[in-house]
Amino acid sequence: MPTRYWLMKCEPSAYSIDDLERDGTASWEGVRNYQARNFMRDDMKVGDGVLFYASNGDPAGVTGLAEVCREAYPDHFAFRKGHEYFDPKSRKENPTWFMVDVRFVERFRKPVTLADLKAARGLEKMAVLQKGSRLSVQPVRPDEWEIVVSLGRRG
DNA sequence: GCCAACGTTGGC
DNA sequence: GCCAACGTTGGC
Repeated sequence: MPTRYWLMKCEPSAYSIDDLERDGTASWEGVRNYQARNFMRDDMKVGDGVLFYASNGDPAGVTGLAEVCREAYPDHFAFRKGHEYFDPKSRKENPTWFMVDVRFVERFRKPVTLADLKAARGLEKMAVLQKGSRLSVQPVRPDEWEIVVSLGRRG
């Protein structure tokens, strides 16, 4: 199975690429969307590439790269009553929500902004650019990955 | 802060 | 199973 690529969104006020660079690794808890969960639980493998996307950023865009370093395990924050990620539907015996861990790889010198992505040839079909797309975990095609990485490493 | 687009919930 | 109401996301 060749390496797969993903885009994962996070608001920079919650967690940024700088935080990930400082911490080295991070758990990706709090995903509460079934499609996004399925990608994490069923498809993400150790070593997969991750475009770290700052949503609601200033501006929004890809700020760097990470890689999956631990495959899906139950999001235990869902069990914690009173926690912002608590979900009474999720049981320890049969968890609803899962998370992965990611490791810092690279911080882009300049973020690849949404405008950059929209302007780039070859990214027209990228999920994050589709109208109304809100998925916080999305697959990325290898050719899209190459384009975004080369944009991130430019000048 | 606004608001459009989306996902989920719940009454029927 | 339908669909209106509601809450959330995320660009601007």
